[in-house]
Amino acid sequence: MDARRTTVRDMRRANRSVLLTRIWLDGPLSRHELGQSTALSLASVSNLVGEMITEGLVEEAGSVESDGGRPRVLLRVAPGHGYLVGADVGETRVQVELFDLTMTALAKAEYPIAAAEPDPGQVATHLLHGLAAVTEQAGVDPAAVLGFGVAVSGTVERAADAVVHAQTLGWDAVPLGAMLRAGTDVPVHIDNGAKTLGQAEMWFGAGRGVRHAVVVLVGSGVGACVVADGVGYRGAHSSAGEWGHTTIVYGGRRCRCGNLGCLEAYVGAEGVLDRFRRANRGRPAPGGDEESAFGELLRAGSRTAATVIDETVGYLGAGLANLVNLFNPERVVLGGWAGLALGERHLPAIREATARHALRQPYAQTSVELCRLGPDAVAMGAATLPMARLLRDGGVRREPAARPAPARRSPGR
Amino acid sequence: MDARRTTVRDMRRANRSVLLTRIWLDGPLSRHELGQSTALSLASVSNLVGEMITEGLVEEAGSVESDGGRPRVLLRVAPGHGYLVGADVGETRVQVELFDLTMTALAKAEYPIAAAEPDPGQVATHLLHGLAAVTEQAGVDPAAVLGFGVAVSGTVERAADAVVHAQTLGWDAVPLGAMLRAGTDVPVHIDNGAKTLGQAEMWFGAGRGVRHAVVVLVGSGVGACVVADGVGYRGAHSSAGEWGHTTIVYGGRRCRCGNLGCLEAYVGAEGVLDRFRRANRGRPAPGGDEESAFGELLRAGSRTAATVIDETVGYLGAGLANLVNLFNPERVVLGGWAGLALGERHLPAIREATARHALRQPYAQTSVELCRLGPDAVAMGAATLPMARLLRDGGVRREPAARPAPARRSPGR
DNA sequence: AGCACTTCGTTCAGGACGTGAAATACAGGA
DNA sequence: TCCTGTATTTCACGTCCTGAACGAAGTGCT
Repeated sequence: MDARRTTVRDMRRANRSVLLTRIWLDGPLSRHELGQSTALSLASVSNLVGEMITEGLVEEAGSVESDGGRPRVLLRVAPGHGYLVGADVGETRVQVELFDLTMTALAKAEYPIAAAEPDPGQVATHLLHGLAAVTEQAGVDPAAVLGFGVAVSGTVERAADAVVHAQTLGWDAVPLGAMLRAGTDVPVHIDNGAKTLGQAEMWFGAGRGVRHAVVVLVGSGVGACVVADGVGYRGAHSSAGEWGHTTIVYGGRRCRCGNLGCLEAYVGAEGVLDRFRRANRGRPAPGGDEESAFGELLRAGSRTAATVIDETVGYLGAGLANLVNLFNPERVVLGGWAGLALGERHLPAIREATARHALRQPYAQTSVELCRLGPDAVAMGAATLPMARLLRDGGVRREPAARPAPARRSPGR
Repeated sequence: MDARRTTVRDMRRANRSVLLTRIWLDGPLSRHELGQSTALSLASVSNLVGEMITEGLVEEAGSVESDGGRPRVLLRVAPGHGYLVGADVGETRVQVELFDLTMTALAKAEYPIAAAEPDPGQVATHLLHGLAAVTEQAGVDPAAVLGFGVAVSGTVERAADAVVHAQTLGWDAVPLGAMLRAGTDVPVHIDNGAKTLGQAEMWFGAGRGVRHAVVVLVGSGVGACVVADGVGYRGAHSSAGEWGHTTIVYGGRRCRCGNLGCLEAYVGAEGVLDRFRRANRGRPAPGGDEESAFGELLRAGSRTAATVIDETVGYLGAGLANLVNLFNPERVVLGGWAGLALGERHLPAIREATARHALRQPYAQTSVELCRLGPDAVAMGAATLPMARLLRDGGVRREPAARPAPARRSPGR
C-alpha cells in the first residue's frame, strides 16, 4: 500500500537481506540449504553469496561431507567484518558495550549518573566517550563500527530524528539523535529500552522462532514491547505499548501518572510495596531499596504478604489477558526485575490468572514464559538496532549521499 | 524478514500495485502525476499503464489542459472491468451486495435467518444463492466477478482456509471457506465483520488518509478493528482486537463471557441497559427491543438515566484510552449502533473522558471521531476484501495452477 | 495558414538481475 | 585411472526499469 516504486536494486537488496538474515540467524549453512529455504535459484545464491564474500561480510566456515559427493561448504557471517555498539541509558548509569557480529561482547564501559534528572548534554557526552572507549578497549577500528544503538527509557519519535520524551529522566523533546550525530560519524539508532530488550528477547531469548509476541517488563514501572510479524509495533508516533497506564480498576488506586486504576499502580514494584504497607499498617515493612524490599516481600511468610502477592498475581493475570485478547500473540514473555522475581515463584499462578481473564481461544493459542535474558541485556538489545538494519539492507552500505555522476559514454557510437 | 525471494516479476507486480492503488484511491490522475508520486520513471508509468489499459483494467477518462502544451490524459480504474460481491452474515439475516470497481452498489439480496444458531450449511446456501442472485439481477457475467467477500461475526482463521469460530452463532470451527469454495469458482474471502467494517471506514469513512487507526464498534457487543500502517492487525491467529473482553473493572460486573469486569459489561448496550434497570429498581424501564430501549434511555431526562449515561461515557473513555496507550493510533473511530447513538449526543464528553484516562502525549497525537458509514456498510466492507487483493496484486490475475510449459526454443542458435 | 514553443507520451538501446541448463569442481570407490 | 554422486559456477536468456531521443498534441503569435 506504500506508494513507492520497486526497482531492480530493491530486488537485489531484498534477496541479499533474505540470505544474510538466514545465515545470521540459523548458523552456518551451505549454499544448497540457502537455496532450499529461500526459494532462490542456486545460481543466484552463489552469485549473491559470492558478492558478500568478496565484501568480507560472509565467510566460508569449513565444509561438511555429503554422502559421497563434493562436500558442501558452510557459510557464516564474518564476525569481525564489523562491530556493533549498544548503550543503555538507565536512571543511575550509562552503560556502553561493544559486540562483534555474532553478538559476542568484547568491551564494556560504564558511567554513573548522579542527578535524578540528568542533563541531556552530559548523557550525550557519556555516550560518545563510551563509544570511543569501547572501540579503543577492544582494539577495533572506529570505522568498522557499523552502528551505535542507544536505549533510553522514554518514548522515541523515530520520524523526528529520534527526539526523546522521558518522563522518568525529566526529558521533554530532547533531540538526542541530533546531539549524538554531531559527535560521531557512526550511524546512530535510538529506541525505547523496553523495545530493545524485547527485540533481544525475540532473537536470543524466550521469543526465538516466534513471529507474534508481547514482551512485558515489570519493574518499578511497567511497560510492554509488542512484536507483530517479527517487527516491533510502534504505532503512529512510536509510543505504542504503554501497557502500564492502561486502566484495569476503573476508579481505583491513584497512579504516579495521575490517573486512577492504572495497571502500574497494582503490579509495578512501587505499587505492590505500597499496597503491602497499607495492608500491613502498624507492623514493620521491608526496608532498603525497592528491589531488595520487593524480594523480601516475596520471601515473607506472613498472611498479609501472601494476600498482597496473590492479588498482584491476579491483577497481572488480568493485564496479561488484556494483551492476549487485544494482540492475539503466540507468546507472552514476562520480564523486568520484578516480573522475573514474581514469575520465578508464581508462574503457574500467573498463567492461571491469565487464563481466567482471557478469552478461551486466544489464550489457548499462546503461552506465557519468562524472559531468558537478564535486565543487563538492554545494551545488547540496543546493539540489535544496527544489526537489524544491517540485516534489513542485506549489508548494503548506505550510499554516502549524492553518488558521483556516472561516467557518461559519448552519445552515438 | 520474511524468508522469501524477490524476482523481477514481483517487482513488476509491486509497481503495478502501486500505480493501480494510487489511481483507484485518488481518482483520475494523469501519467505525469503518477510518475511524480510513485517515483517511477514516466517510461515505466506509460509501459505499466498501457498494459493495464490493454487488459481493460484501467481506462482513459478525458483530458485536462496543461498550460499551452499537449493536454494530459486522465486515467481511472474501469468500473466495469470486474465486479465485487460482499456479504454480511448477521444474526438475523444474510445480506449480499454486488459492487462495481468504484464500489457503487448495483444489486442486493437478503435472506432472513430464523434460528438463533443457524445451520452453517444453510448459511452457505444463502450465500451462494445470493451470489448468483445479485450477478443475475445486475446482468453481470459471473466470470467478471473478481471475488466474493464474506463478513461474519466471529473470528476467522486465515491460515486454516477461513475456519470460522463464532460464539454468537454457535459455530465452532466451521470450515465456511471450504464450503463456499465447493459451490463457486469465484475467489472467496472471509473475515470478521468488525474488521471489514473497519476497512471500509478506513477507505471511505472517518479513517481516510490515516495509516494507524482503531475502529471501535459498540453495539450489543463490543469489538475493535486495529489498523496498523494501513493494514488490519490480525495477530497470530486472526483474533486480535477483542477489546470488549478486556478487564476494565477488576472484579466488577459479570460479563456474558463469564469473566468479571469486562468492558463489554459496562459499555455494551446490553450491559448499559442492565445497569440502568438495576439503578432504576422498581420504576418502569424502557421496553421494546434493545436498540429502541437504548435510544429511549439516551433521550430520557431522568437523573438515573443521566447518571448511567455519564458512567458509560466514563467507562468508554477509559477503554478508548487503553487503546490509545497501547496502539498509539492517529485516529480513533467510534461506531456500531450504540456507539454512534451515544457519540452523536456525547462525543465531547467521550473525548474528555478519554483524555482523562490516556497518557497526555499519545492522546495529543490522536483524534476521536465518529464512524461515517452506517452499520449497513458491513457488506461493502466485505467487498473490500477482494478489492484489497486486486490492488495488492496490481490486478494480475492469479495463475490458474500449473502454467503450461513454455514453448522451448531449439537449443543452439 | 504557418511556425515556434510547450508539454505529453512512447520508443529504444542499455544495464541490472534471477533462472535453467550445461559445465566444472570435488570426493569416495571400482 | 575412471566412474558416480553432489555441490557450485558459468553462460545465454528473458524480464524489467531507465534516461534520452523522438513523435504527438495543443497554444499563441505572425
